[in-house]
Amino acid sequence: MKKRLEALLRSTLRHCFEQGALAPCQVPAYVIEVPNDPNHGHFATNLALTLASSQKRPPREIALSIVENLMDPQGFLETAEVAGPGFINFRVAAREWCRALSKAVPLKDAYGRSDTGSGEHVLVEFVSANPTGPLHLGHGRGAALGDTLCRVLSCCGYQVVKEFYINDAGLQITILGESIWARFRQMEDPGYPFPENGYHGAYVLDLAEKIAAETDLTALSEAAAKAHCARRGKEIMLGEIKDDLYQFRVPFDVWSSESELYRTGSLEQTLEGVRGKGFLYEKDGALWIRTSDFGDDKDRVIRKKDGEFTYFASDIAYHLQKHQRGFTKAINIWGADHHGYVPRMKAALATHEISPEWLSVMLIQLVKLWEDGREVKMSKRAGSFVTLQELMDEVGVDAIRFVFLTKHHDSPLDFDINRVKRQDSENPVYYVQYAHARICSIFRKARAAGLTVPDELESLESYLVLEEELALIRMISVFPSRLEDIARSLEPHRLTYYLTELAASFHRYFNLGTKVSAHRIVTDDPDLSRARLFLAQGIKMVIANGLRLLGVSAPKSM
RNA sequence: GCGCCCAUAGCUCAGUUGGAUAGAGUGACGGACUACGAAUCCGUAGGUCGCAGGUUCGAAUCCUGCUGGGCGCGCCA
Repeated sequence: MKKRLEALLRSTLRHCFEQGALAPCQVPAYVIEVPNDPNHGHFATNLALTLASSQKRPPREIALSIVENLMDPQGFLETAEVAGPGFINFRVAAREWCRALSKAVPLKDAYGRSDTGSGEHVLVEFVSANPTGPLHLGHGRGAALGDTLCRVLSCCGYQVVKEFYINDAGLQITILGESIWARFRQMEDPGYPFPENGYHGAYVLDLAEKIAAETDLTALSEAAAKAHCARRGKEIMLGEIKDDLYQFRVPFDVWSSESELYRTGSLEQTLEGVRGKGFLYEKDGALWIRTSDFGDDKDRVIRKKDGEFTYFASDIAYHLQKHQRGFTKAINIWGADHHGYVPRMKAALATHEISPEWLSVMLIQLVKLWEDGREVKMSKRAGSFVTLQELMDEVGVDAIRFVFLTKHHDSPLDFDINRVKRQDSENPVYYVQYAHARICSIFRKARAAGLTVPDELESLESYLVLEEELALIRMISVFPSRLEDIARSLEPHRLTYYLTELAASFHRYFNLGTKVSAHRIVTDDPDLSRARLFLAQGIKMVIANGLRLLGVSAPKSM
């Protein structure tokens, strides 16, 4: 719809220039938007305001010229009025809205798809938790955000790869092994010392029991036993992480491993590439990279005095490889506490002439958990945290995923477990799901009354005439462009707001029928009922498609 | 000390990327089912968009400075 209006305005401007109604000029950037006040019509444009300076005429006068010369031979528009300081407000003919609905509904699951991202090949890396413990709430937020973003991107025609980077090399895994070993020894000798920086969670004891049951650790040297605990502990934890994510409906395409970068030698190889460009140097017995040449505060160590590579080294290698793999864009979802790493990562990429735009880092703020009116402090090291698994058992995947996307990712999120657990209107997910279930229920009623729910229907304009009905159609029709906005802005939370608004409009519409029986969807008039059922079909379709993108179920009854 | 992020109704947060009279949810109060699902709807109340300047036709949105909060500044990951 907006695109048709845009084309109409283009030809109108051309006409104005030819007729001399406006002085020929470069058309400045202007916007066509959906006003938030319905009195301002279906669409509004600031075109005349932006033309004012180059035309050297008052904006309202320009707007009037445009309206008078409108090129609308087919009667697409019902009204076009100059308003305020020079806005032009448009109302599109009801017939056009009804046609849009007729075209949308037969698309079913495909409604919302577009090709705006065609040609783009995007790698989205998210969660990427260390396999040293179970996933917790913060990981869940990243998983919900990343997965929904990927679903929306795919829907908009982007080619997307979902990737999990496993930090399975280095010190943390060693500490995990030592922690498991210590718990194992403590079974016999309660006084056996626990490592200073060890993992204190109860799951470490479970790991110790499990590993001891499958392998006789006492037959190994202490060093070998610790190494075994580290390797097996990592495997088991990774398995649990994968299970959790599967249950959370977050299927990854690629599991990328840090230790593989070491094993295959590709880390060294990639760093040689950086060296070849002249951005590495030795100082104080360590190897440094000149990130300060590209806006970082200072240079960074990538190989320590003791010969070990830093975490940053493998991260550089990993990201350069992402680029080599041919992606046109990379998106990382990181905890906000890592924001300091963004400049250095971009600087490292810049050593290979990779634009900072190529990598988008989405920083997610912390999740604060509240239970019984108190904040539950979480610490992985201290072993006190609520796992994603526990939360899924208690609350359910639908509610968790939805709630995680009710706020901008850059805004801290308070997760009130008592509230999310409640299966009532306190919980926003049920509001949307209920609208879907309610429509399904109406369909059952309609079929029982001998009516069919049409999948295709035209000539709706003589039946769908209520302001509420046209508002619903308009809301349905913006769904594809709303998804495009989300893909462009990387802000999936807009989807929950959109769906909540759509559900609200439907509930409001439904309630008209409780006052005036003529406004019910199923009425005595079969033709009218069919048209209204068709509209309901469209609403149901958009809710179902939207919820699918959120990874939330669309129940037929509740 | 330096850097990034945030500040909007009592509370939790949106705000279409610079548009018109700033909106939802929740809490408070008052209403609507013998009729398609009341997990719903309608109404009332609630605001100096942290403060002060600046940019322009126009600012919650962009720039500067302040105040208050979160996070980060390691040869840890």
